[in-house]
Amino acid sequence: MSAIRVRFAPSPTGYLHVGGARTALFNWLLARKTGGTFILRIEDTDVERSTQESVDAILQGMEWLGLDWDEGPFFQSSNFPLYKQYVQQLLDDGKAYRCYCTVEELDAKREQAMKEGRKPKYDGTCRDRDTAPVDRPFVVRFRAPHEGATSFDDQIKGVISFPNEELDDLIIQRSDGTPTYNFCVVIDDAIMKITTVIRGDDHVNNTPRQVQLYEALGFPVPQFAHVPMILGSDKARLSKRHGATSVIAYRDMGFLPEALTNYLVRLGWSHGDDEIFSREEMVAKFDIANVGRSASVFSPDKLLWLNAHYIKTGDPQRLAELLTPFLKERGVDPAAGGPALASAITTLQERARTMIEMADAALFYYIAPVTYDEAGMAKFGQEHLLAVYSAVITKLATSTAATAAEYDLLFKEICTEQSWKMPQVGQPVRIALSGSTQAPGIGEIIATLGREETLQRMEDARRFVAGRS
RNA sequence: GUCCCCUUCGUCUAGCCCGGUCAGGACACCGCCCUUUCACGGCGGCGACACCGGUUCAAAUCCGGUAGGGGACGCCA
Repeated sequence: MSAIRVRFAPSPTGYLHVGGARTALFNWLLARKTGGTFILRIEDTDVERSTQESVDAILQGMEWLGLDWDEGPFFQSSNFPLYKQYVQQLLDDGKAYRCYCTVEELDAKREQAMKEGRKPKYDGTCRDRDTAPVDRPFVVRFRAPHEGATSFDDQIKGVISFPNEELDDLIIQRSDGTPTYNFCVVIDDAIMKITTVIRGDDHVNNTPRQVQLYEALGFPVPQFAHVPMILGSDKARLSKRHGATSVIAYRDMGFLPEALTNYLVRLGWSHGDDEIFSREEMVAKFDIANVGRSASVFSPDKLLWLNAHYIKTGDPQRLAELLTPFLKERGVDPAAGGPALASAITTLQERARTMIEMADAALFYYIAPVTYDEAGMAKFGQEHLLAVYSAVITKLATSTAATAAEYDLLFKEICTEQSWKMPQVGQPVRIALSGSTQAPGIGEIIATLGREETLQRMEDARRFVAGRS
């Protein structure tokens, strides 16, 4: 184990979204690459908004993506006594003070400052008060320095410096006695000995305050790496308006976890011209130094392409397991009869971009067609169709062919014998067997369906065509 | 408003640190080929250094400014 310790610290106020997932992935990657430790911490200091459902959803998302953690999950809510202790320490040292200003007063001041074009920061009313009113609720504020500047060397963005006069005395403890986020992160990261804080760059502005807190508390300041935002197609912050943002929603839409992680890792990070990364390659090649500084737009198209790639190259047996729930949703239980699912999948891997597409395309293997593509049929005369079906049935019944290639050969023979062109035979048969004009190769279908079922479907189709004069 | 950050094809990006490439790759799109439908695949095309100055023989690359975009400014995280 190296000394590297990183953490992913989501707040349980919703599901795991793709932005959070990417942050988690980068943290995980750094830990795995360096042999360090990846910690999962739930930031639930906002008791009002935190829910158990969200916690479950986040864990589920992490597990689906294969982002396993070494320590945790820890909950900030179980650390409240610890935070109180540090608040007291700051109070004792004179580095924090009680503030009796009310929310209403603060709001009014903020509004006023905004109107006058000033920075809406706390005016310091209670910073130097010597008399403490009794029996009045108070918050605890950090006594921030007014002079100088606070800076840190971000691993992604470089040196970032803030004039201290821009920073006000932030609240570290609410009037109900609970600690606030900016205080808790510092304590937790320090206690957990986090060496590198990788998080979204919407936290850049919080960082100088946190650095001041580390220093006031006498803790070493960790390294920071602020990852740029993920935007929607209109360059606005990614939200539900742009489509799904939940990791689990992508699973339900038929995406493979390796496709999502591959997509996410390339969003903001690159390794030369490489696009496809196995889990191992990602771990080996990941480097924070190669994370870009600018925000990036989420592209469903590229995700789809990657998903298609992983479906194409995936193990049919594993895909079968992943596909089964989608088939069951469609009323098919592949274990209850019909072709072996893995065999069916082999014929569909190049034709499906998602598990949903694959499930839809696989349906005909388990449910014989009840209707036939009319437009497709209409291209051929009734006489021709009957001739084709009869020829195929006869040929098939006496053949010993068993593989897709052998069946394909059979059709070539039929074409030669009857002086038909391949499309004149292939299309009618495809419709007979699948009901549709868009399906795998004839040989593949027959090999998957089996001779018996194929003959059955051919007879059905012949009867159907014969019956409509 | 103030502060912080960002800016290469429509999108993700390589190149930038250590100036000299026809500014490369991928997705999408278009065309051609393959073909038993649909796909897969192969080949080709379209397409970018935000802008203005400066330094230099030479700038996507170094410096300054402008514009645009994003973020933060909470008793949210």
